[in-house]
Amino acid sequence: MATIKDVAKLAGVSISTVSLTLNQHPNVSPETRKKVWKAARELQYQPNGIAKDLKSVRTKTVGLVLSDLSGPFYSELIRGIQEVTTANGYDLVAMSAIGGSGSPARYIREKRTDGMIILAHDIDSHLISQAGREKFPIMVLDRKLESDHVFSVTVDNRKGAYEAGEHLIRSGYRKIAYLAGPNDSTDNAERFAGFKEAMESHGLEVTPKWYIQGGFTKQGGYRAVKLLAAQHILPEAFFAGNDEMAMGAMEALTELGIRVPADVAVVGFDDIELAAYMRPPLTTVRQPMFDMGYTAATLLFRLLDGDRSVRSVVLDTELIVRESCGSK
Amino acid sequence: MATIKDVAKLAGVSISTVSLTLNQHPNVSPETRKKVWKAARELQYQPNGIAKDLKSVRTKTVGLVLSDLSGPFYSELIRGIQEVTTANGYDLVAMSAIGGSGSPARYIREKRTDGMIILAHDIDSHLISQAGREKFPIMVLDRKLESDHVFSVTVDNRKGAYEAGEHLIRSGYRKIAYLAGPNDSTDNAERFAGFKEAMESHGLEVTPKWYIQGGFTKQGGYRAVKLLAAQHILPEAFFAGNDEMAMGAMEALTELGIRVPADVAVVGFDDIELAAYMRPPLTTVRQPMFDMGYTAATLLFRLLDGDRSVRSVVLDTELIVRESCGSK
DNA sequence: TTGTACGCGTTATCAG
DNA sequence: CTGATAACGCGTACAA
Repeated sequence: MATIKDVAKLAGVSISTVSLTLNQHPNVSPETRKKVWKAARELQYQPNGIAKDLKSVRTKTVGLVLSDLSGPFYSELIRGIQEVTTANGYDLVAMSAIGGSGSPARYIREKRTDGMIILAHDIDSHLISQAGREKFPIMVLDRKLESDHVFSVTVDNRKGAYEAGEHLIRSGYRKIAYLAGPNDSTDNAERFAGFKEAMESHGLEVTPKWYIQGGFTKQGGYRAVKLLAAQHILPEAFFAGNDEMAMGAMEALTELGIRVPADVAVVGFDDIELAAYMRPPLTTVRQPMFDMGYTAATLLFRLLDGDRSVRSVVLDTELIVRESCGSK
Repeated sequence: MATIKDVAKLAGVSISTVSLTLNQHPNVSPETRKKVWKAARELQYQPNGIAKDLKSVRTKTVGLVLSDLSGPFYSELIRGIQEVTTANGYDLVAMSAIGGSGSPARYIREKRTDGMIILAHDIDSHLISQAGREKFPIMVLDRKLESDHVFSVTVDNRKGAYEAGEHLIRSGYRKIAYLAGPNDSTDNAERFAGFKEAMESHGLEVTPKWYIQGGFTKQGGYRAVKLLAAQHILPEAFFAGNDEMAMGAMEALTELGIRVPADVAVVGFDDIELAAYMRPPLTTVRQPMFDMGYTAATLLFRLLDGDRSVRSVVLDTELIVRESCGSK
């Protein structure tokens, strides 16, 4: 790999002249300019980005940490973020927090980017809080967190879940099971709280036997239903903490010959793209993923600009009634 | 941000002592060791990854360039890659080639990673070829490309398209339109070639009026069908260059009151997750995305190890017959 | 066992 | 207009 030094030598000028030329600085004579370009081309010179970053402190990059890069519903989120980052002339690099979250944690600590957007519950809040600095703002999307340089963009999970729960209740269902996400997930906690609230405000009770762990995965939802079916206790409806579990649940139900929504209703949470294509189409709570991404990125840049008025944001969800809840 | 210097000062030792200690070097007295750790903790010292990379040349990171990070069918691919990278103790960072591909191109040229996996037709082959070096191997997944340090993992598009085309023909369809992807896409070219071959080997002709541009997007497929319908020329079947276009096409067809497959059959290519959930479920050609990712990453690491026996790989597709082609 | 000094590839400052 | 030279933060011979 040719360095700036090689170019300087070949062109017969000094390193600084090369740098000036290549960076479009005006104070370079046309002749030298030509010599330098020629040498650079011959050597196929490409500036070393790492060295550049080391010097300039700014990497012109924002990082995005996802708990699993291959997740289904990040598309819109990423689009929202990207819209803003490219508009600001920044790059976006994404990495996943898979496998003990070792690597992104390192990335965060080592600050290879100018800022971070995090949506990965397996990254420690403590780590995040102390990683945020004046020149390294962080936006979190999966929990509420706020310190000097860390803010959150979240969704009103509680309210969303309340609405969905109430819709189910109003439709006549009373024995409703909750398919839960991981216990360390704030999203899950809030959604459950909202659901519970809806139940209680209608004089209904949420019994522990109907709080079933599904780990936010399709498999988990599938297993949960099979487990219940094996015990011959099935609720009238399932409230899934996310769409993936709802999908798994519906699959299991179908296999068991139980019709949705005729026999059992199902609602989900997230409104992933697939939701509209399930059979029957899934009633769910829509998270404005694009808006979240857009908002998070916008705030991040304001933070980068030293704007002290930035505050955390909570966005609203929207209940999307389709067919799986039997009320349409 | 505290630097190694600050730690040295606070601990009352030299910079190198700090470095030695923190890097687990044995030759440091227990006392000094303690002093250093204490100072480091107090200052919340974190080594600057950028500086480290500059020195050590290895970044322990592989980059993944996608034409659009938010694309639908990358999940499996990423899982396959990640499996291998984490096993090798490497990080994976992904970036998209959106917006003129300026940024990833920069990333590639500037070599901020130890290697690259590219699936983005908007990145110039020429750029890729000359970026690959001894210590910077590149794997491309969306075209055939092979030079000293660049290899490809592709799928037998031609064969896959041939099979799907033949299946359609065997099912009795004769007037078949091809929904095309971008003209600069090798995938598209090969798929079309395979389709054409199937047609011709059955004495059928492919007329230009039935090669319709859909740009590999859902919207494009939708528009293509509407356009044809407006001219009152509809084929008996659509062969879509990818599933997204097939999805758009089916949507348009449905809107027009045309039944799939009763009135018009549709087949796609890729087998994205959604394919099985469309109505009717889409007959398509499955690309082994996980395997592609896994293979690409594996070869990349072999290249990184200096293995000279690495060659490009072509994987097989599989025809997935569902209902949209009317033969089930 | 510890410290000094240099290099990694750039950019920026400041003379000349 | 051009060229030394000093940083950036770290690792590491080599010397002490």
